[in-house]
Amino acid sequence: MTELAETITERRRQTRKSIYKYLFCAETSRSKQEIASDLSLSMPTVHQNLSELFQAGFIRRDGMQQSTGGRRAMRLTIAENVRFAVGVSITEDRLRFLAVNLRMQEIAYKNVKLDVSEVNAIGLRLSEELETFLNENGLNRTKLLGVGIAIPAVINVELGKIALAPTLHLKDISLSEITKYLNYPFYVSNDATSGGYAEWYTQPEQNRMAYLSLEGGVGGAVLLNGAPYEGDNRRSGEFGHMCIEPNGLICKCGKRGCLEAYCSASRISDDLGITLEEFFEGLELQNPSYRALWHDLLLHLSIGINNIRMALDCDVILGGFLTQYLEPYLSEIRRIAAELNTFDNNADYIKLCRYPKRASTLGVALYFINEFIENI
Amino acid sequence: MTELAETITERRRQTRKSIYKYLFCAETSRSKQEIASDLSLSMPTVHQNLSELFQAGFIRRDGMQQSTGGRRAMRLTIAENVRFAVGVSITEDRLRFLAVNLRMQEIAYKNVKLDVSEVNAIGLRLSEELETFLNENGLNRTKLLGVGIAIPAVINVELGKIALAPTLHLKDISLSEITKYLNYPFYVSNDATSGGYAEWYTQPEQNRMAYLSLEGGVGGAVLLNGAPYEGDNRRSGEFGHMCIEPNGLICKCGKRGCLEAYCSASRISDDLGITLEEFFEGLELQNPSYRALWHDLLLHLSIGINNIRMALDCDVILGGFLTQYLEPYLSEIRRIAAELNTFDNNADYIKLCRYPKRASTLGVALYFINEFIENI
DNA sequence: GAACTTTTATAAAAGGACTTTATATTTCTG
DNA sequence: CAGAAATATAAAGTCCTTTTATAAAAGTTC
Repeated sequence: MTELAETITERRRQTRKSIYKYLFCAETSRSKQEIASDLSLSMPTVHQNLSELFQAGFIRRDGMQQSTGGRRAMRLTIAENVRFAVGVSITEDRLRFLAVNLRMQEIAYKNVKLDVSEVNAIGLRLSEELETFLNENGLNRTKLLGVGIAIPAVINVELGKIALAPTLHLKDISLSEITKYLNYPFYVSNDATSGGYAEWYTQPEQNRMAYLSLEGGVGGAVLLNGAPYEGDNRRSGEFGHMCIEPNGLICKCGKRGCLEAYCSASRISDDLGITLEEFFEGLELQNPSYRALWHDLLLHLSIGINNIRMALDCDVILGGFLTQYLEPYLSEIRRIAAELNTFDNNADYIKLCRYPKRASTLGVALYFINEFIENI
Repeated sequence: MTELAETITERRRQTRKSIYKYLFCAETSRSKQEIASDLSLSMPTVHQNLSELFQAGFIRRDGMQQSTGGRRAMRLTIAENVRFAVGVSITEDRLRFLAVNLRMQEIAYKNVKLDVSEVNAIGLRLSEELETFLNENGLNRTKLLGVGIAIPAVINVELGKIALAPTLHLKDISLSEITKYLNYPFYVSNDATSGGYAEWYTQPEQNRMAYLSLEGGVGGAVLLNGAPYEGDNRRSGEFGHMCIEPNGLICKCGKRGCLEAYCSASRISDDLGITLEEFFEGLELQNPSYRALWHDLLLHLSIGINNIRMALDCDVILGGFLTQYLEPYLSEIRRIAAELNTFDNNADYIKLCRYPKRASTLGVALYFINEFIENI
C-alpha cells in the first residue's frame, strides 16, 4: 500500500480531499467529468489528483460507462477495503465487536457474553477478545485504522476517566483501565453520542438532528450546523437528565423527575420485573397495569421530545434498543407531542432510528473512518 | 467612496476578507507585520491587499507605532464610519431605534412611545419615525447598510408572516405589513434571537452559548459551533415553551407548564399588578407573598436553565430586561441549578448578559454589519 | 467503411496568487 | 555619523489551477 506524497501545500490537500470525499459520499461510482463538473474544477486538476489517489490505492476503476455519443467514460469509486475500523460496545453483560470498511459496510461482527464480575477487569478481556475477533475473521491489522469503544457512561475527558456509569455500576474509573492493553489507536465515547453520530453520519443528507437514545439509561446526541456538537465537556445531549417533573420519580443519578426516570427501558424491566418482550406482549393483550405504565412513559417521553424540539427546532430521532418496539406507538407519541407544541400542528419531526441495535458500535467505528477521510 | 475591484478570484477574496476580518475583530489597531504573522501570510500579500482596502476607503491609518529598534510601523484599523446599520425594536408600547457603526458603536438612539391602537398601522409609523431618526441625526442614507427589525414574535419565514405575537396581540399578520414602507434593505427577526446574537457577536471569543431571554415573554437563542443556530424554521431557542411542570400554570400560548408561564416578567407584573421596580423594592423589604412568588420563579428558572445545560453543555446567558434585577440573586440561581445537576458540582456556567436593555435592537443591526464583512 | 461528429483523456502553455529573495527606507544605537 | 535593526516595497520564483490544444475512443452519416 503506497502512501500519498506528503510534500504538498494545504491548498492542494484540500482539493484532493474534496475529490476523495465526493467519491466517498457518492452512492455510485462517478466519471471524471462528473467530478469536475460537480466540484467546479477543471478536468486536468481532477485528472492529476485522481492519478495520485489511484497510485496510492485509495480509488479504483469500476467499469466503463455506456457511451452517450463518444468515447466511454471510466467509472471511479473509492477502494473500500484498503482500511477498516472496529467499534466495540461495552454493556453490563456483553461486548459487541463490529468491523466496517470505508463504505461503512459490516465486514465482521461478534457478540461476547460477560459475567457481571468481569466489569472490573474489562480492559484485559476486551483486548483478548479483540485479538480473537481479528484472528477469526482474518482481518489485516495493518489496515486497522483504530478501535472505538462505546460505553454507557459519562466520560470526563480532561481527567481521562469515567465520571459516572450507573448501568455498569462504575464510578470514577480511569479510562486507561479499559484502554491500556490495546495496541491500536483508540477512541472512547458515550454510547448515545456514538449512536446519534452513526444515525447522522449515514444519512445521505447530513441534516441537523437531535438523537434521543432510549436504553437502560436515556441519553442522546446533538448534530447541528453540519457537525456533531459536543459542548464544553463532551456532555451535550444528556437529555435523560432534563427535569420534566419537579419532585417526580427518583432517578439512578440521585435527582428527581429526570426524563430517564420516566422513559428508560429499565423503568419497564425493573418496575415490573419482566423482560421487554414480555412487557410488549402483555401490552398487546391490554394488561391494565402495563397500559398505565406505558401511557405515563409515552406522556413523559413526549414532553421530553417536545422540550428538545423547542430548544433545537430540528428532527428528533428516537434511538436505542427500546426503539425496536416503538413503531406501533409512533403515531400516539406524535399525537401527544403535537398537543404539547406551541408552534407545530403536527409532530412529523419525530422519527425512528435506522439502527436500534448497533448504532453506538457503528458510530464509534465511524470516528476513525471520518478521521481517515479528513486526513487523506 | 470607491468600491473594491470585483474581477477577482474566490481565493483572493477570501484572503482579503480574512485581513479585513482580522482588523475588525482586533481590539486595537495593528501593524502590517502583526497581520502577516498572525494570519500566516507573507508581507507582500498583506501589503497588496491592504493597498486595495485602503484605496477603497475601508481601512485607515491610526498613527505610528513606537519604534522597537528600527523604522516605526504604521498602525492600521478599519474605517468604522464608512457604513452604518440601524436596528429597530418593536414592543407593545415603544419603537426603539439604534444606529451603530462598523465597530458596533452607538452613533444614535431614539425611543418613541406608541399608543396601543397603533400596532395595527405599525409599518407606516415605523417608516416615518425612521426617516425622522435619520434626519435628526444627520445620518447619510447612502452609508446605510440596512434596517433590522426585532419583534417579540414567532416568525414564519416561509409564509413571510408573524405566526404568533402574544405580547403585541398579533397573530397571522403578514410581515410585509411592517416592511412595505421601507426603502432600505431590511431583515426581521425574533427579539430574543437577536438579543442572543448581539451578546454572542460582541464577545471577544465567540464561544458557544445558550441565551435565555427573560422579558414579557421568555425566549432565547442558540449559538454553537461558531455560528448562530437557527433550526428548521428559525424557531430554535424557544426555551419559553419547554414544559417544566406538567399540568402546571397556564401559559399565554394556551399550553400548561411552560417555562414562560413561570419565569416571564409578566408573571410578576400581571399576577401582582405592580411594576418590576415596586416588586423588587418589596422583595428587599421581605414582603412574604413577593418572596413566595420569587422563590417559585427562581426554582422553575433553575429547572429550565438546568435542562438547557443538559441538552447543550455550554454557558447559559440570562438576558432580557428582567436580568437588570437578577444580579443579587445570581448566586441563589446557581445554587439551585447546581443541586438539580447530575454532572456539574457548581453552576458557574450561568452568566448574566451585558446588554439587558438594547440587546435585541443591537443584534438585528449586527445582521447587516456581519453581512457587510462577509461580502467585503 | 471512410469521414465526420461527439465525448473522454491527457499534455502543454498560461495565469493568478502567494512566497522568497532582494532592496529601499526609516529609526535607533554606540 | 556609521552600522544595525526594523519596516516597506519591488522583483523573481513557485505552486496550483485553468485555458487551450491535441490525442484517443466511440457513435453517426452517407
